[in-house]
Order: sequence, then structure tokens, then C-alpha cells
Amino acid sequence: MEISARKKKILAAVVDEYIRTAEPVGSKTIAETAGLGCSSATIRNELAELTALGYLEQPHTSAGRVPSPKGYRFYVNELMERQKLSVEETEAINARLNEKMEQLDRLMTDAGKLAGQLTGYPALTLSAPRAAAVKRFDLLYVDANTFIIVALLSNNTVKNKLVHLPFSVEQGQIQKLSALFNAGFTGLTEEEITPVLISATERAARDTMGLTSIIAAFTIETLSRSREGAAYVTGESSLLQQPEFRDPDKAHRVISYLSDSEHLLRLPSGGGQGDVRVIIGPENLAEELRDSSVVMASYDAGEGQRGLIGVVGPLRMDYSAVAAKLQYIAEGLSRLLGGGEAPAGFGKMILKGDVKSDEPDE
Amino acid sequence: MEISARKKKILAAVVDEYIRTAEPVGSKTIAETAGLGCSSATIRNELAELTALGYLEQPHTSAGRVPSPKGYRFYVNELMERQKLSVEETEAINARLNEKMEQLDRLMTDAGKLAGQLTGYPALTLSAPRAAAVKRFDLLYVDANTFIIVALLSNNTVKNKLVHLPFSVEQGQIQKLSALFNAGFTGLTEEEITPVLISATERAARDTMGLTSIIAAFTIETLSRSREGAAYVTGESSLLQQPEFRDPDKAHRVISYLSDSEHLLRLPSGGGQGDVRVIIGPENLAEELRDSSVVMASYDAGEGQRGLIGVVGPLRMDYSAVAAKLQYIAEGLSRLLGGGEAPAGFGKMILKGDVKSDEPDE
DNA sequence: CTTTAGCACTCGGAAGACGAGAGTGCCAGC
DNA sequence: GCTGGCACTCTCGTCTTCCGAGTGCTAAAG
Repeated sequence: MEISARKKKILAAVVDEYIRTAEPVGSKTIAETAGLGCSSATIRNELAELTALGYLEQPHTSAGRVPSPKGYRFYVNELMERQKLSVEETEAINARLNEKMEQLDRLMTDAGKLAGQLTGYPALTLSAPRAAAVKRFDLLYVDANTFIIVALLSNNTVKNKLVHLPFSVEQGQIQKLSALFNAGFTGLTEEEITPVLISATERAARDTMGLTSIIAAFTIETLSRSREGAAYVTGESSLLQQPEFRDPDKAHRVISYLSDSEHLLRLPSGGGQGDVRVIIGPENLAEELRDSSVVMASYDAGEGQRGLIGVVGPLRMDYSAVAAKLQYIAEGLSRLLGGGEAPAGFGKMILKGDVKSDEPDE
Repeated sequence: MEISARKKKILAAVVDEYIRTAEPVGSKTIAETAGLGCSSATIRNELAELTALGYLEQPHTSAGRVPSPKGYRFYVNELMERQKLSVEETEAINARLNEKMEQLDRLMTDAGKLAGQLTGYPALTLSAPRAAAVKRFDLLYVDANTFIIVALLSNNTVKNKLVHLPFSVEQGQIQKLSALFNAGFTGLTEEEITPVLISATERAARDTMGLTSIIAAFTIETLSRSREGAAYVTGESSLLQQPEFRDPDKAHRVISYLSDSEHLLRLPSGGGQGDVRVIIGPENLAEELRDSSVVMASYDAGEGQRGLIGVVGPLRMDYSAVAAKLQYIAEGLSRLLGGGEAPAGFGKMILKGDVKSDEPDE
């Protein structure tokens, strides 16, 4: 059934007002603020119908109306006006992003913090899982008991490991192994590195000291790690400032759920497509998030990878403001990280590098 | 003034009972449980004196007694019996630590999670800040537009960075720079890398493309990062389950304070010396932690570095159990990481390596 | 001098009573 | 179909009352 234009206006007014005040909104308020030329009694009739249709809910008989998840969904899909950021806001975001360019390696987590601060909600950042292969090996001989493994992955991150040996090796042996690994292991994904291959390499290297298996183990672990994706949350505690999370138990449930990166990585699967995804309450696959909403924006992380940046908050989230901010941040990140044309100076160049070889754990 | 043996027993009983129940404890309870052969009236007299001396507090005139910070301090220093872990507990910890050996790089944060789970409080891990120098440079030529910087630091961690260039370089140029940096920059700390040195190197390398400054900037940033130390917190939300943090605002203050690693790094300065440090409420330098307690154990992280692992909780913390658990975990970490004799097999060797080159951000 | 029993007193917290206020549903009239 | 009016409902804050735990004090006993 189609909803009349007036009903839409009223629904939008209820959602806007409720987002602002966190209080159930009554007919009188709407009659005064929404600027429709009709009285509160008329609004009441409309409200009753919207309630019957499932877009609104009543906490109790004589309270105002509160949007239902269905109401929020309708609001997000059709009513919400795409909020424009003010010039000050965009400038502030740009300034922060540019400032962060100085600290390249922390860009992702810092972008999360930025999102959290701007929106006032806990922020999460996800990097899409992706099967990687090793593009190139280097073994650096340090001294007779020490060498470094450096691996350049197909997603252009660099991983390394310092290995101390309880016995001595010669530089030549290290170089030989380096060549053999470059010849035999590059371009392979985790599954393709078989025990057969490893033992063949071991024989070819005349390696009787287990070096081959150390390097292979490092490779396998590195590849499996890169395939898991990475996820972090910042600002969890800001959830406590939301009226709907004043109940410590409720807040604890959500926060501890978010603290497990396993959970986070499964989160996006619940979302729709598009540049900004909104997951409203019960739409969440996870039981623990059934009365929270998640808004995520996707950005181009370069090298064909995409990342997600988002926030978690109560159903009563300021969807339009949050979506606008996240989208702007995501665009900024895409610009900084993505595969477009290089900006002037070293910015782009440096940003594609990475001081760290690996992502932080959560 | 010296406190009588009976007063000590009574004080210990109050603290133990209050830790257990989180309720003010009355004279009757103590008379029944503490097993001193005297009546509640006698206890009352003693309690009144202990209160006058500042070891106990009364929430209001006709409530039981609650330990004051001074009382906790006395308890921790003199009364608390060093709790022994049960065999099951030590075995569980050992199992977890050994299991974690498989995932070497996450050992520190995982140890924090272990501590958090065992104690039920938010856990923090700190690695002591320490000025590092670069022990060795390697520049790996990947292709005409790309090279990798690998730096082995004096604390035996490896850092790296992938650099994309908007112009071409030759392999020889990269090799020359590598040699120059090894000659000129190894052994220097952050302060010793001066603009003069950098421009001298730039001239020596006949570098007109700014490569030198890129490498120098990476070096300086890496060293400054390693000097900052690292800090992470896990399980913040478990604080919400403590009765004294049911107030979301109070919990929020503490958690958001803990979320800033700057703050965490300054934390230990408030503590005493010894293998397990206890900082009780107002003893904390930080205003935000004035009604929280911090217990930290120190461990040998190898290479002359020490790390800290600890938990944050309410004043009413189960100090003896927490201290015992933390100490046991710290001992386990020292065993795994520290400079003792190598255990059988590859365990030690691998553990001293590091899949990641850098510490996670918080 | 210390310990004990007894007792009046105090105070916080739970439970109930009550009024105010906000908001609804419905109806009759325009 | 809209509007004003009105009775009704339900929550919330406040106030009162009541109960009990625990105290401090005193006087007697050891």
C-alpha cells in the first residue's frame, strides 16, 4: 500500500524529532513543528494509522510515538534527506585527514577515531579479507645466528620476521634459500603451499637444519593472516553516553560483542550494497546487535582492495548526519589510498607505503 | 602506633568480606565468620577504633564498615596472604600460554586477554619505552618504481616500509643508498639524526629525487615510535559488570581514559617497585582513576626489555587473587620471552622472532 | 580493665499513595 | 475530512511510611 504524502511528512517529523530528543513524540509537537496546516487531532488520526501499519510504536498507551525498525528503514530509504556537510565540517575533516597523512601507518585506525569523534558513536574499521600470495621473498643475512625474512605480498603489504637460530648458518645458504623460495613459492596462495612442495624445496636446498620449514611456516601464517581481514573498534565507551545504553548490562553485551574481531568481520554480510550501508536493529544477523544500528561506508583502499568504515549506535541514530560524515571520510580515504591519479607532491606516494608491515590486533 | 593482632584480624576480615560481597560489613558478620572468640559488641568497639584510625569508613551512621584506601593499602602490604594458585589454575594458564606460542606475534595482547579473562577486569599490557637505534638497513629493489626499506632495530624488532615512487630509479642507486645509510645511520638514536647528516648523505648519494629524505623520515619516525612504548587495553567492557561501575558516567570516564594510550604509558610511574605493583585509588596520579585500583606485574621481555601486564578494577579488587594470577602470567611470559636458557625445540627461537615488525595500535 | 548483653537510636532503602502532566482515542459538529 | 473538546490512561516524580540492619552507649559481669 502506498503512503500518502502527509503521512510521509508526519513520519519524517516523528523520526527527526525522536532522533533529536530521544523522547516519544506526541501529536501536538508535530502539529507545531512540522508546519502542516492541520491540528493535532488530525495528526493523531494519522499517527494511529502509521502505528497500525507498523511504522511507529507506542511505549505505552498514553505516550507519544517512537519509530519502529520498519519506520527507520522507511525513513532511511525514502524520507531522509541526504544531509550536506557544512563547509566548516568538510574543512575540518580534510584537515584531519591531511594531518594524518603524516602518520601513515595509523591511517585506518585514525580514520576510525575521526569517525567516532565526529559522530559520537563507537567506530569500526574493517579491511576486506582477501586471499593474498607472496610476490617476492628476501632473506637478509644478519649474522651467523640471525636472519630476516621479508615477504612482499600481492596486496602490496610487506611482512617480515626476525629469526634467531640456535645454530650457525652461512650467508650462502641463506641466499640459496631465498632464490629457491622466490622460484618456487611466489604467486601461490595458502592452499597451494603443500607439504610436498616444502619438502621438495628442503631437498633442493640441501637444508638439514629446518630452515625451510621455518620460512614456509612463516609464509603460511602470513598468508592466512592476510586472508582473515582485520577489524578494530575505537571509542566503545561513547556508547555509554547514549540514553538507550544507560543500562550497563545492555551496553556490556554490545561492547563485548564488538570487542571480538571475529564478530566484526562477519558484520558487513548483513548489509545491503551501495556506498553507504545502513543496518537497522533486527536486520542485524547478530543477536547482540538487535537493538543497535550500524552504518558503514566503503572506500577504495588501493590495489583493488576495499575497506569499510562505520559506526555502531542506537536505533535512534542520526542516520543522515552519520551517513554524510562517513561517506565524506570514505571519499577522503579513497582519494588518499585509492588507485586514482597521484596528487601533487609525495602525498600519494608515501601513503601507499606502510611503516608497519602488518595490521594491529584489536 | 602499632595495631593489635586482633585489630589486624578484624581488618582483614572486613576487607575479605567486602571484596566478596561488595556490601558494607557489620560487626555481627565478623563475629560469626572470623572465628575470634568474642562477641559482636567487642568487634564493634574495635571497628570504631579502626574507623577512627582511618582504616575503615562508614557510608552512613548505621551501615556496616567499608575499607578506606588506607585500609586497602594496609591489607595489601601486611595482611593479604599471598594466594597460591591451584594446580588447575596454573595448568590452565600454562596451557593457554603454550597454545599462544603458536601465534607468536600476538603473544602480548593475548596475554592481556588471558589476564582479563582470568580476573574479570579490563587488562592492560605495556611495553617499556626505550630509545632504539637502527642496527642495520636494507633497501630491496622491487621494480623501477618500487622499493622496500627494511630496518633492524637495536631492540631486535624489524620495521619495514614499501615505497612507491612517481618516477623511476635504478637498482644501483638503491644499493648505493643502502650502503650509505648503513655506513652513516646505524647506531644513531633519533636525536642524532640531524638535518646536516641527512643532507650530507643526500649529496654523497647524488640523490636529486628526495629518496634520502624519504628513508630518513621513515627512520626517524620508526625510532620515535619505538621510544614511545606501546600500550593496549582489552576487555574494557567487563568493568561494567562491577557494581561500583554501574553508573555509566563513571564507567565512561574510566574507560575513555584507558582508551588513550598516552595515558596508559604514564600509568606505571605512579606505582611502587617490585614484581607486582598495586596502585590503590587515590594513589593514582590520574584524577580519572582515583576510585579505581591498578595491579601490574612486570616481566622480562628479552633483550633487556621489561613489559608490564596488569588489570584495572574497583578499589574492592580481589588483590591477592589478581596479584597471584598476574604474577604467574608474568613469570610465564618471562620464561617464554626472556633471556634465560633456550627450551628444547624451536619454541624459544621462534618466539624471539616477530611476525610483525611493529606493535599494534590500540 | 576487658568483655558482654541489652537497648534506644539513626539512617537508608523499599513500598505504597498521590497528584500532575502528557498524550491518547473517540465523538460530535463544522 | 478536519477540528475542538473531553474523558481516560499511564508514567513519573514526590512524599510518606515502615522496616531492619547496624550502631553507640551503658551497666553489669568476668
